[in-house]
Amino acid sequence: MATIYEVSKLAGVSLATVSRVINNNTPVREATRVKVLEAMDKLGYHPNSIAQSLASSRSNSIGIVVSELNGPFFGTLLSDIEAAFRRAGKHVIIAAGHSDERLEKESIAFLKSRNCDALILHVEAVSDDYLRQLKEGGTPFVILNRFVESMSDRCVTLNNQHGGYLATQHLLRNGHRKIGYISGPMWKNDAEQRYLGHLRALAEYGIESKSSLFYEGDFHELGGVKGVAALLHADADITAIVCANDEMAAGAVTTAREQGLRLPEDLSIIGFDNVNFSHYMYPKLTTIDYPIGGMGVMAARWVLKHIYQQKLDNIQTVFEPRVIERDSVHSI
Amino acid sequence: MATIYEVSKLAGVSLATVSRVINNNTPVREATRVKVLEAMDKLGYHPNSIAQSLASSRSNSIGIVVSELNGPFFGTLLSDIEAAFRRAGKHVIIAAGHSDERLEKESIAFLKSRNCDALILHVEAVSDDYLRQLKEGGTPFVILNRFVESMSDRCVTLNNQHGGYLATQHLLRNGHRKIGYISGPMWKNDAEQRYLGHLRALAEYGIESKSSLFYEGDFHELGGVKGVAALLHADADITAIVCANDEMAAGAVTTAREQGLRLPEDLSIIGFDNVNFSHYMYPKLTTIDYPIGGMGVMAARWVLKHIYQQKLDNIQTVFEPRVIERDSVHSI
DNA sequence: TAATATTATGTAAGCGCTTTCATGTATAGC
DNA sequence: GCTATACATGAAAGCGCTTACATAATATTA
Repeated sequence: MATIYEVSKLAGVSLATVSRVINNNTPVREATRVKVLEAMDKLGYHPNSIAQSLASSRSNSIGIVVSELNGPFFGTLLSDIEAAFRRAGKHVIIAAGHSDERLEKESIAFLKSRNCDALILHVEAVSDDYLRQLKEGGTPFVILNRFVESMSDRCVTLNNQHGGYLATQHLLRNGHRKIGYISGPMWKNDAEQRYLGHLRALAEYGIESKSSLFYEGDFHELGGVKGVAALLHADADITAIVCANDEMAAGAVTTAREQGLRLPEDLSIIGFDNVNFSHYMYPKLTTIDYPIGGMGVMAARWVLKHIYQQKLDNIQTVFEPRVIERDSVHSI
Repeated sequence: MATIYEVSKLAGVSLATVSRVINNNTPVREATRVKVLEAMDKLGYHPNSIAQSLASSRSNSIGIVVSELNGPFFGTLLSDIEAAFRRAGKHVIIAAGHSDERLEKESIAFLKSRNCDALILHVEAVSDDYLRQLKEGGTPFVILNRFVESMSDRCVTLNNQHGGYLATQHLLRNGHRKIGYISGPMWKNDAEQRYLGHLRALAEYGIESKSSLFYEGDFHELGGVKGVAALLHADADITAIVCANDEMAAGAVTTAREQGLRLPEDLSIIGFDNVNFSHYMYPKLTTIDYPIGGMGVMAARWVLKHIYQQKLDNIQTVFEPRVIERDSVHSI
């Protein structure tokens, strides 16, 4: 691998001049630039990014922590973030936190030790205090899908409560009054917010919530499976169920059918997230759209703007969900 | 951030000794080691991985090129690869090739410029010749899901042909004789192999293949949608269809149902890949299991063994598919 | 044309480590 | 007690760049 030194010798200029044409940050006479470019070309020279990083104390890498790498939700997120940074010549290093406090902290430590210029965090288990402390730590970061007091400018969030509200409202508008709710783990902020939205919609229609209509799931298929069983067992008159995410909705749909119910005639189901498989389901799932890709891109833009000094406007931090009507909600 | 120099001063030893206890590769007297460890602890010292890389010309990063970052198939792959390397203290840099020759080459160049110690490539569009040339280029790599003559030891592949064979055999054994085939793009090696397996199974049963029973799709949902329409239009007597991947099977299922067919009574469908949403479908999809996660881990092990000198045995390069029986195939 | 202001280029000191080679020190052998 | 051997440590030269700062070349002004 040719080094900058060989290029400078071949071009008959100094190291510094070559560095200048590489970085294009200091004026260089056109004739000189051409000489250097030709020399680089002739030697097949590519700058060593490690050496650049060491000298400039900037790694051009951004660390991302997500709960899982697989799964449709994070796939979309990562894909869009990667594309955004790639265009800017940066690269992402990805780590999985598995919604576990220790693993999330480990991931963050790992990425910091990799000298990431910034982090994008989708973390669920670490405390707000930990994040506030992290803020003092030198490596800047953005938070996805979580609002932390005192750092609102770096939180890119979905209005989860409004999403929960919309889901239940949609059912209500379709005539349902006996509505079951399968929640995510209530210690997760988004699960709580969605449920709050549900309650608000109920209240608007003057319906009181009953504990027999609530089931706390796990945001995974199994939660939906168990949730439907529990809900139906507790109250056979339920005509609709809102699932706090699509994965649980998938489990719910399967189980409801196995119990002999026709969908959506006997039971309407609405999901949340609008992941890519939700329209492979039968009936195609009516759900709440979570613009996760767009939010990832926005987090990337925040980094590009604040860390890499790109002049970007319109950093949006709060996103709004909306109903995606498909076939799993029946009007009565 | 404390440097190795400050640690050495505090511990009263030289730089070199600190480096030795960090890397644990040269004997250091126990008393000295303890002193150093204590100093590191007191200063909250973490080695600067960039500087380590520059000095050792080893970045401890592995580049991965996949077609897409989203999608269930690559999600599983990436997740398992990341976990395997993370355990070894390495990190992965991920790039998307989008099954496009230019983008695949760009991705590889990008990762090489990032000084990756090795690459794991799931590339479809670049030629075998390009890969053979790449082999001379200095950065070692493993190839996933593709067999290239003259570098078989670094190819981790699925026996795709046998998979195609198994799919069709399963249908045949269930009494089907009029079987449609929705293929992936035939320029892709795996698509071709799967189809060859299909033909072989047919031949074994003395059934000749007809072009009206073949449709070349795109490995995406739309391919399945169009494929079913085309196949049913050309020959209404078809009782079963094999789809060369699950995504197309999802499209096929939806479309077949929209055309008024009962599944699986009127039409059996078998997929390929066993992606995570295949059992969310209705009927739950019978398919061929592609152990993509295990193959990714094996690729990682190859790298760990050959590049990082870990002593690992049992590097398996060819994986075997198997039938996953669910509900989408009907016996006649 | 000389004096001054601009702009382009070169010099050299790091960035924080690894690693070779040389040196020092403890242990064994006689 | 003296030499030979093994083992532990230190000194210093890079790894391939960036970036103050110094200097040389060119343009501007009177």
